[in-house]
Amino acid sequence: MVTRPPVSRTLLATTGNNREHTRRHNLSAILRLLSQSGSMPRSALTQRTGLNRSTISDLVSELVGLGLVVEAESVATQGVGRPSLMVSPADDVVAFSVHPDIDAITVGVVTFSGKVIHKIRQVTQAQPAAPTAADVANDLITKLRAQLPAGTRIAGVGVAIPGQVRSADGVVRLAPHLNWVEVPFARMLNQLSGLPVFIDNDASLGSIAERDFGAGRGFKEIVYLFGGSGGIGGGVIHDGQPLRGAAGYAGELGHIRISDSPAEDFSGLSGTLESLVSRETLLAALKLNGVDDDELREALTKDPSPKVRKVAEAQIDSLAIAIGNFVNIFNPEIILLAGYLSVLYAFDTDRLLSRFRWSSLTASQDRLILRPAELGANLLMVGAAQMPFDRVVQEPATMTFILAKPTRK
Amino acid sequence: MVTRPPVSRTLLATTGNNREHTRRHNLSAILRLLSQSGSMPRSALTQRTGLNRSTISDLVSELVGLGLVVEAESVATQGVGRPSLMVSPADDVVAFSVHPDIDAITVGVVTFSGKVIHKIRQVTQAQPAAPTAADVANDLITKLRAQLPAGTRIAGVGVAIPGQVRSADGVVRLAPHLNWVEVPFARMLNQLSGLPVFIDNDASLGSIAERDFGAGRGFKEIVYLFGGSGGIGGGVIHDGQPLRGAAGYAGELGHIRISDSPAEDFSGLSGTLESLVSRETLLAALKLNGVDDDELREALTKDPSPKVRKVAEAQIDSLAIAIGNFVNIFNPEIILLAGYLSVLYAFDTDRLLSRFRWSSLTASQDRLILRPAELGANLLMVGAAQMPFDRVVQEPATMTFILAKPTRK
DNA sequence: TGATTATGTTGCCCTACCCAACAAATGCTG
DNA sequence: CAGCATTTGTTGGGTAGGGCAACATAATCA
Repeated sequence: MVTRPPVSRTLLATTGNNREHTRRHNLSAILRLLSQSGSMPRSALTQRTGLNRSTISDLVSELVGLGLVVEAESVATQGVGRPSLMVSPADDVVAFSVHPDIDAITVGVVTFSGKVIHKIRQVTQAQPAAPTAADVANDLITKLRAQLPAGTRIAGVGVAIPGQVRSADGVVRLAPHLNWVEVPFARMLNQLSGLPVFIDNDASLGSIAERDFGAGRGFKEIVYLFGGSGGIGGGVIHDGQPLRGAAGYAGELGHIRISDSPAEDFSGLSGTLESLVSRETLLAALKLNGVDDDELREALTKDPSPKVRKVAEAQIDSLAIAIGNFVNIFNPEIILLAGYLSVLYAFDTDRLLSRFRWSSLTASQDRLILRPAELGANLLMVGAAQMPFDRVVQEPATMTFILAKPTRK
Repeated sequence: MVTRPPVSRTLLATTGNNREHTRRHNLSAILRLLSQSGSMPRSALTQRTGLNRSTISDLVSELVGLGLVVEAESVATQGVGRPSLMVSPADDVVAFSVHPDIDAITVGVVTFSGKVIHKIRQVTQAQPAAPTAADVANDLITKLRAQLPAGTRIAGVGVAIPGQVRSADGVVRLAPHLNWVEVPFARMLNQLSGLPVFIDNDASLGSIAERDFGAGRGFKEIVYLFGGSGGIGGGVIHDGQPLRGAAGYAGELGHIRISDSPAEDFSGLSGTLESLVSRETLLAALKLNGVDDDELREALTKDPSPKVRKVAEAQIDSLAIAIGNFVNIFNPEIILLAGYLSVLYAFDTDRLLSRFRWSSLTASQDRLILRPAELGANLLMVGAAQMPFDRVVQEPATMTFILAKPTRK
């Protein structure tokens, strides 16, 4: 089964609700709260959902019956009154995350509560062909699957792609970094693994991970910008939900044109944010190679020759213009800069802030927060796993899992 | 009472649903269908909502009891079987629309079914101060109110502002065109009229009107661009809902920076879409003054001297870049060009299309529709009225109306 | 140790939707 | 034109699921 990322949670406003909708909605609400918070006492569920104590009791016991959550007595008591029962997501429900990059494929195992419990990174030849990548990914999944305890249930596989993904069928339309064009990667990996495969753009998944587990917690209007060696990607959260657009390509924030400059980006567009703010250019100015973002940050603060400083400042100025545009367009509560962009942010925060203030409307800057993203290496693992888990959350009663190991009779 | 535009219809996904939610949701679903389609047979309601015949019967009779809809026997029969009863929105529920412009204030009366039944345009001095504008608007409302038949119920007043409006309290943060800064217009007009007042940006309301009654019908991902004498405004519909952002300022699409050009727009930002695509500039090149868009379109096609053509083409090229950016950002199904921008579109559609294709990612262009908006003079009247009507739709059972004329005892 | 407080549990109620059977109103066909 | 098929409105009963109130339980506090 090849499955697309879950559609918008909001039922069409013109569709009717019935009792079953209500029940499913309430079960989902509880699971959503739990998967984001790790675990909560029942009393908190009562407060957050606004439902009656007895209703929560009923709903939770249904979820316990489904094996999706576990109840335990509270350890730490927090006040007078009978202590509330602690409800936690089941830790034997997991998803695999896959991230194909330019010269390596990473596969991880993520629990329903958002913890990465295993991770393997397998180096490949540069720009592996899609079938090769699918093979490698499947091998890694098989290997990790063998290590899981019997009884572990698998929700599915989530794949983060550095490129554009059509959400309807999981086809990678274009991933310039990987040199993939029109690759039905979800179907390929599904046929190999036999697991449901979900797939989406890496930056979109990053924004979701930051919303649920990182610097975006509690915000409903988020603009997320990620700079990597493959360019600049973006993810937008609006009203708490990812902005997908008609076919899933929304959020290509790196490809917006902000200048008349003829410099071109990976996709052949000129004057774009991605063409003006480039990790490679800065590395070249620094005469560095193969460093990670931490090393780059250090190199930059240690030895900012006038020439290097000029390059970095020009990039900061371009970034500021783009951020100004996004503020005018989205009026977000918070803007998160990840990867290479957080290096630029740290290098001269004041310059970035002041330049940005010149290029957006003042009203939209009210209470705007601009800060680096929080999640590091496991960002994409967590983000990609949210796709299969989202299906669990949305249809807890009818969801079927695949066992990590076949049951014996 | 001063009221903000309705918040997102999607209940927080972590809030519980109960019976009352379900009922309200279903009543809303029916009203929403009716207010968009004018009227529908009961059988269509059954199909569209997915609810049972008997449930629809029950819901409709509750709405009839509330005086929000009317049932009548179908006139035209459309096939075998017992003819279905026609359900229509009540025509004695109305809202006032107010549109303050640079030298005139327009007030209209709009029925729940979306028809503009009265409209007055009162010329004022240029850039009237806000209290003056509120006075004039209130006078016009009083005049129109006197003409309404007794028993007419008023849902409220919707105001369309050419500027940024804070949705939390209806304060106009900045309307450069009117020279208003930090004006609590909703409160002012509420105190004068005694009616609930809703207020929002004009282009956002335009996008909503086009979605419900114009070229955007049936689409869920819409980018709307409006060019007027006061610059360029934008409205974005995502997943069927307007993009508001943190405080309501989202969608300032005219102020995005796409060029290094030093030309400035009304808000003092340089190189923005609005600074490069300007009705005034083209009028100056044509040596025209005080013409409307139709006359401008005609003048342009009739006599395109090389000089004029060059100006228009430069503007088209800039517009194409901006559209490319919006396609990359939003991946919309449809882009609607309204006002002056539809003149540019008509002038050289091919140029606009081909230039635009160079400046966005190919995947995002799949099945993209670019076309002029449909609604003309009544656009803002209809759009603004949707704000008070939205409240009716959202809480049909508890909504209270104000009678056009006080009842005698 | 008893009072207070907060939470879990249980049985009952009520509402809103579904369903099935029937009635009504139309078109089609012989 | 009568009878049949088809679709829709109507009615009465069924049911699921959330609310409620009373009671039980387990903690803090005086």
